[in-house]
Amino acid sequence: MSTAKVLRWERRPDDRPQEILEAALQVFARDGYRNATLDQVAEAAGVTKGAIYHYFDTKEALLLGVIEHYQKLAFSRAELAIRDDRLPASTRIRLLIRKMFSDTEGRRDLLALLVRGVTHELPRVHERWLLGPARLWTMVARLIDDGKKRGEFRPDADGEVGARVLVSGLMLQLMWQQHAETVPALAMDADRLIDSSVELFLGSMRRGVRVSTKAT
Amino acid sequence: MSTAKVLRWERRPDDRPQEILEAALQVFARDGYRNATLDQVAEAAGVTKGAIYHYFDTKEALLLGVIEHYQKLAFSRAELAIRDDRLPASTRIRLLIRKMFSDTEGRRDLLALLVRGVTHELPRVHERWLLGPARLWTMVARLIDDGKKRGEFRPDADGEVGARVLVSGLMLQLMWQQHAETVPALAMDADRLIDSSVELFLGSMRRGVRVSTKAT
Amino acid sequence: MSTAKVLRWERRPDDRPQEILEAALQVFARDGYRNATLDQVAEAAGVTKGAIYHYFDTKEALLLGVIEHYQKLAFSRAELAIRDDRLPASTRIRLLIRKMFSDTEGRRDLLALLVRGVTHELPRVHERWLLGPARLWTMVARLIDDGKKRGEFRPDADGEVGARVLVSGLMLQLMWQQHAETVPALAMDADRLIDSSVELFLGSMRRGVRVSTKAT
Amino acid sequence: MSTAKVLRWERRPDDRPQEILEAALQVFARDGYRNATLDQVAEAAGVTKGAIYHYFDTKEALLLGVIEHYQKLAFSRAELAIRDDRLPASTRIRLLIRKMFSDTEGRRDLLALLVRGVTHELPRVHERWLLGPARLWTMVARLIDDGKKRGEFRPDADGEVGARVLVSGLMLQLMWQQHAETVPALAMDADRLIDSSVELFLGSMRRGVRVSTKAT
DNA sequence: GATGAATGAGGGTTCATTCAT
DNA sequence: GATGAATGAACCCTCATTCAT
Repeated sequence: MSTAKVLRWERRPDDRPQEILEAALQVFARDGYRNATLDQVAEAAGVTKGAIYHYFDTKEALLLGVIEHYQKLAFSRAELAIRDDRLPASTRIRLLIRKMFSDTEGRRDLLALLVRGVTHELPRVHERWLLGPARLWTMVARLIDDGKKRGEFRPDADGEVGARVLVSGLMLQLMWQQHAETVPALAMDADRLIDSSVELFLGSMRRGVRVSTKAT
Repeated sequence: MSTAKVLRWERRPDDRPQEILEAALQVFARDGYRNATLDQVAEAAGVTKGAIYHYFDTKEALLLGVIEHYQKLAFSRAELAIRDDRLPASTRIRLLIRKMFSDTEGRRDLLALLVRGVTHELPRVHERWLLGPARLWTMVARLIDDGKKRGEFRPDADGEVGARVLVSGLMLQLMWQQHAETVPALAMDADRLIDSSVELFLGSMRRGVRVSTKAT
Repeated sequence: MSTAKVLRWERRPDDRPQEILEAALQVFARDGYRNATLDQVAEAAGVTKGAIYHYFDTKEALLLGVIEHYQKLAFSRAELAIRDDRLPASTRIRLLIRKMFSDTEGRRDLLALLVRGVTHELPRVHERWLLGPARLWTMVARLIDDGKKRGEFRPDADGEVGARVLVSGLMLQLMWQQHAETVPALAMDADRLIDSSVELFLGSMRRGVRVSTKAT
Repeated sequence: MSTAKVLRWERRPDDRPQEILEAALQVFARDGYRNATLDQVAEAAGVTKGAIYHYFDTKEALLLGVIEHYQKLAFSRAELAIRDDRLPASTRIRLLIRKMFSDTEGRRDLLALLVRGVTHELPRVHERWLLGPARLWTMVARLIDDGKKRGEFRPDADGEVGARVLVSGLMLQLMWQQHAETVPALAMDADRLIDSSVELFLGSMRRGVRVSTKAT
């Protein structure tokens, strides 16, 4: 104080929003949006609560910022992973799913944001978030269509539904692995979960499979 | 009932806990556990807040009561649906899944309780709830094993993983249908969702399907 | 119900108020008036909460009942203890103090009722209770006057003040012995406390003691 | 202060904890800990309820803060009052007792904190508070020992018990003077109470007094 | 007389948001 | 830009009291 300047280590203010988003992601994912307090986020970001309000109008806006930032990142990587359209559709699907669920970064970005507890409190934000999963299964569904054109898959396979259930099921299963220690019935090796489900899915799309339609 | 009178002060007190559980289910499902207030539950049940405390020690105990009551109901119906073990495994799986997801009662009991927002706040309760879904996919996995013994399914099919992804995926997809109006990308006919995913699942288990194991 | 009469063991209703008073004394002394709930009192008395309201209009009235009942009892015994006015005043004081503080019954009746927490909440009741201690030190003061007339005590001794401090000091010290285990600094043998303080008090009243009046 | 302005929003924030402690002391002493609400304390301190939680984690912590703050103050003054050890022990005892009970400040600090109603609810806090009175009578007992060594007091006098009863008795009597108006039997001039009891106490310690030990 | 389910007001605690510095 | 003290609304839980049976 009296000794004039106590320099803080130079940190470009430009980094602040990024740092806050990163901190918010961690805290929201760990404690849930509703339970996380802005004080926790502030502490994790190394700033004070008030500082957050320079960059985000409300707690809700912060969450929205986190969602948009990390979904954008995740889908950049996703598009990159399936860029090569000379590969068989099944290969591209494997690459895509693994990029999103196997890869640590990808999984965090997408899963951590399954911000539970937001559904009812901030329906708009939740719906904005849902565009992420929807976009992912749409990508998968398009690859299926592509594979049908190439003769890789049965023309009558319901890729739309398959893609949805595959993506949703994997998300939930992987999220629940957090509780594997306390609920042993839940435990399942993550790689087996991902690989087996993709192969089962691809198998069900492939030619040579008869799928009965007779209701029971 | 038989006396036709349903004036509030004539309701049999024996019904109270039931009525409160029913009201709590509605309110928790609509607003989420965290956002729902006991006043809302009380109002929905036609009693005052204090009355709830005659039957449940805390808000958490009330949630636990709801979960145990409705999971018990749901699984009674489920066991009944697959009672006849002379039927082919595939048929029993269809019956089971439809009972749990197609049937209004079953779906409500299981899905409404995907009590979001509880994960971080009441991990114990959440883990208790998870036993429900786990039990369901375990039932499916056992039917797969059964089908393998009868020669209905490929011996090498990963029924364990398939059952998990099927059940989880359907839960999440059906839950998200609540947002179908505001997020059109989400919309999907519930019956198609259920029927198609079950058939794809059964198709992937059935003999004659080759599932590649080659990693990409 | 339908099976006609389920006899309760015959307990004359006349005993009820007594039993409730006894239970209330125990519970109020143990938990404090404010913290004690009527449910606790009811349980201790072996009746239901509603039953209490047959005999006492309010919780406050119950406390008042307890106070009046037990102070009456205590003073009956006290009067009896000092009935013989041929004894020296000092002897009668010893008898009185020991009756009230040494005797288990007496101590309970008086001390247990130092119902803390009532001061501010029910000033009227508290003031009613205060008549007990006041009556006790007035009895002591009268015995001092008696002793003065007989030449046992110095005529200029301030028996009024001495009696007050003796009675109040003993009450508080004995009450605090409840905390002797957790606060060792408080511990003091109850008999020594009573006997020593009475003797010191009598010593200070007795002839031959010069008490300086010079202020410092 | 120096700037003469005392507008609320200009008070130095540093004063807040002090102001809150002061307000809490007043309110707790007036209404009792249990009955006092944080809103009352907040209003008395000129802040809102939430502000209290910046400085004290719980209502209990606030009470503890009040106790520790004011007991520290009171004993600073007490130590000062008996600093001069060349004075006779009797004189130092007079000074000590008057400092603690006669002096408005001293009395408030010690007496106001006889926080009734806390005994059962917060035993730990109550026991912490009891260290205050215990420390006071220990100081008196040490002065007695000192006086015995100097030949001022009888070697066989039970100073330990005498000090306890003097301190406890004065506390209770002075506290009860609050009710002197409504319960005339209680009324007693405070100075006479203090002075007379100290002199009686000193008289009972002094040489030349025979204290009988014969039980009756 | 007795029961115990139901009431409803009240208080401690949390935390997003504001704003003087 | 940044701070953090202060605000104030909201909610869970308690419990004396009532009253239909």
